[in-house]
Amino acid sequence: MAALTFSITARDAASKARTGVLTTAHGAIQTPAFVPVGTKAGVKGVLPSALRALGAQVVLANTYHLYLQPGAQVVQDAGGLGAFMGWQNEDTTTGPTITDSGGFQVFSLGAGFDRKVVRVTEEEKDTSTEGVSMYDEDVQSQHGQLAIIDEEGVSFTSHLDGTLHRFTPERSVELQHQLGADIFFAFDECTSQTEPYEYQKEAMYRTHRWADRSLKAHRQNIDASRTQAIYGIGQGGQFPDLRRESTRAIAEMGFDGFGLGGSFTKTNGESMLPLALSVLDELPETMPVHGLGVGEPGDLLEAIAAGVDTFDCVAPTRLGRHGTVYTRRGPVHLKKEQYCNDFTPLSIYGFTKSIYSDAAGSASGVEGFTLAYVSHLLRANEMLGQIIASTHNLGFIIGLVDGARSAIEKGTFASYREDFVREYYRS
RNA sequence: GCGUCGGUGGCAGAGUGGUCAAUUGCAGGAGACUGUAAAUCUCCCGGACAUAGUCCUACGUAGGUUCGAACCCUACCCGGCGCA
Repeated sequence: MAALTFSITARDAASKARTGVLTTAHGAIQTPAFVPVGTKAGVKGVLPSALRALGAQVVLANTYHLYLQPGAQVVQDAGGLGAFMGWQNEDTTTGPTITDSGGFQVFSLGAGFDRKVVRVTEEEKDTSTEGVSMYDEDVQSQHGQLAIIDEEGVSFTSHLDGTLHRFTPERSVELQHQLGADIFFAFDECTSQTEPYEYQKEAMYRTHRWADRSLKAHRQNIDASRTQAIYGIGQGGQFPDLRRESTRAIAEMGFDGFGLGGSFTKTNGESMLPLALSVLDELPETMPVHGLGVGEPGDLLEAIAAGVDTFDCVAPTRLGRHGTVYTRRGPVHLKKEQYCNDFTPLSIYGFTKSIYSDAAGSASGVEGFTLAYVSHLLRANEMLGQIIASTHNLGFIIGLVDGARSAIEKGTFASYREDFVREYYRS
């Protein structure tokens, strides 16, 4: 039996949205599904039991972080990522997990800014030429780290202790085998949307070569291939021809699924998500698609309409920790003065009904708190405030995606999306 | 009562003749956050015009010295500590 099967169970008439079942070695995932991010094998501020209660079916962790701490061996010795973090299905068997390859860190560790970094002395600065970037002083003072990319892989210094490390596609796959997630990603280079065409092209081809090497490394491990599935990641940045070429190239390699790569954060108000979605017709229809880092509510619905099946994003927990909660009427920053005395229940703010079910709300323990109370906790720096906000946000996003799934099944996806977007982005 | 140290913006606490409307932290206000180096980051935070800039009032109170004082001198008020 294949490590992963995907069967489409319903299709939307007016869009490419579909529902399906992803069957992994640790259980089934009803799609579309939102995947909470627990980078270091822990979703920040939210217990697995609460995630489960909110309807989460699978969680995602990161290879780079777990490799540095506590080490992939520890996770393997624990019985794999799901067992290590106590992530369980309803029947208490270990649940499905995903790992990211560490490719995003190539971008976030500073490579996106300092691709061609060289250290230069004061005198050399004057004679340096274009194409050789200065070491970015802001990045240096903030992080003191850098990553350098070459054809074989990426060298980087640990953000924990400054030690030098190296990832190659083969190494990333090996580590992900040790981590043991049901689905993992090929090692890629995530680029910034601001990169020029030539660089995007160069990085894209390198990512394709790395994808090929990742896939080969995986197939060479027979045991792992039987239980773990690998997704290839398409890149191409903000350029239509590259994006299309990348999607096609990855599609032809024979991966178990496709990861929509890149950084979809808005740059100058522009997101390249629509473009990335527009070329998904290059994929076999039955190939499951994962939206990496797609989590903005409108983006989720847009991606679902384009046929994307799973998503992960740090936004719900990060925003929650930072004091912002999702509501049907848009995000609300609870630390604002105006919420100090607002005793509306958080879960139904501005509405008579929560986006997540009463059962999910009460089982996760997040229902019933007022804006004023959570606002106070956040202001007082009580961790419970962050816990409640993070849990609520995850419930909101999972509920939004679950709602889309039901709507697709019922044939009401178009109005579901329209209604939500109208309210959420009303201003 | 005597001695001594100290009184600075909401709080804590720098500054000790001009470069001070006054470093910094906290608190407060606003904003950001999309495969988590993020319980983080950015901006504002005496007043008035409300950006820049300009002006005004400010470093316990009242005087004084000086071209110029949060900073030096005198008195007073208040607080900590020590001795009675």
